[in-house]
Amino acid sequence: MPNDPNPIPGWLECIARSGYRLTAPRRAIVDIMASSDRALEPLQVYDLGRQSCPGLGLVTVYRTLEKLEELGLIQRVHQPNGCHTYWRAACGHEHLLFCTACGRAVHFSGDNITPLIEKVSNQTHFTIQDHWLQLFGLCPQCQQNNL
Amino acid sequence: MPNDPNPIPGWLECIARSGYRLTAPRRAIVDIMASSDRALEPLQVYDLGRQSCPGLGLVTVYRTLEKLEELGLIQRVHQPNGCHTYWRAACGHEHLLFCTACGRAVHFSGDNITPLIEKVSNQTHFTIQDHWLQLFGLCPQCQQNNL
DNA sequence: CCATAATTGATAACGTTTTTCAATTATAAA
DNA sequence: TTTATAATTGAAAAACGTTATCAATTATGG
Ligand SMILES: [Mn+2]
Ligand SMILES: [Mn+2]
Ligand SMILES: [Zn+2]
Ligand SMILES: [Zn+2]
Repeated sequence: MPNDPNPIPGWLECIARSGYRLTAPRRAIVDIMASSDRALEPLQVYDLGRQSCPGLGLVTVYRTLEKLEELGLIQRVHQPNGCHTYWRAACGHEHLLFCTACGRAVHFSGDNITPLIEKVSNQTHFTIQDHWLQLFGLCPQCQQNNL
Repeated sequence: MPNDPNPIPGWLECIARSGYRLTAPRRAIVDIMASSDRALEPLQVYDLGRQSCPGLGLVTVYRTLEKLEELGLIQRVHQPNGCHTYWRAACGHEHLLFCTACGRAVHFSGDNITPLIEKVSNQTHFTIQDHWLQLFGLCPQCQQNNL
């Protein structure tokens, strides 16, 4: 399912299979989160969502984002200037690369920090269970705009 | 200055040299932040600070943490369950390893992700300017306690 | 010691997130 | 198709972490 051109049916199925109901607000939020090319804050999801689901409430956005995160479909994104955004979750072992100018995000894979983890574990006597790696930069479009 | 057994004088000098005044609240907060072995939230700094500086206000904690971060003496720490804590800043190019049980933190160095950055940059056409790396695990003490 | 501007703590304001609750609605059973 | 049920909803209020305001205090240099 990596780079699925239309992940929305899969997300809806995941929601239903988990025993949650498929409602208009949830469909609207899934549409937005599954297809956005950048990380979004709850208020942005709310504004976008009201275009297709006019009565949508902000509280429902928070609740739905929480559920999508719990189902592993989206993940919270941490940035130097705040940690209030969400983006679709990685498939397998991938990390995030962000454009600091526009928020556009991509996943990448291929980090090999196992030797480093081994070394740090030996030096510190910590058991290391997880790691975060994030790259920050400028996307091609924003490089153009900053010329 | 790495692993300075007593970094407090250096922090105070840094504050004074930057044109800021040395006050009792600031000394109390510097004492706490320079010697803590774990990341602390503002409210924790406040509670600890009032032990040696009874009149200390929470607002002063926020203002002082902001200043220490601006001076590069402390840094905000991002964790899966919140990004409200601060810890002393790294010396040079270092990253953080956290105990998920007790919050104890250590710096480590020696990551070499330059080849990865090169590869991802070529694949994505992003210009990559910065990176975050954090390791999560269990410190020796917490491994003992969980036996 | 004095003059001055920086700093302080109390208070109020702020924006984000969570809780509460009655009304609505998706779903499965009849 | 209808009905019963519990899940879900949006509005309102509350809670939370953080920031702005302001008069009183205090560190600093002269
Ligand atoms: Mn990795
Ligand atoms: Mn590095
Ligand atoms: Zn961009
Ligand atoms: Zn620990």
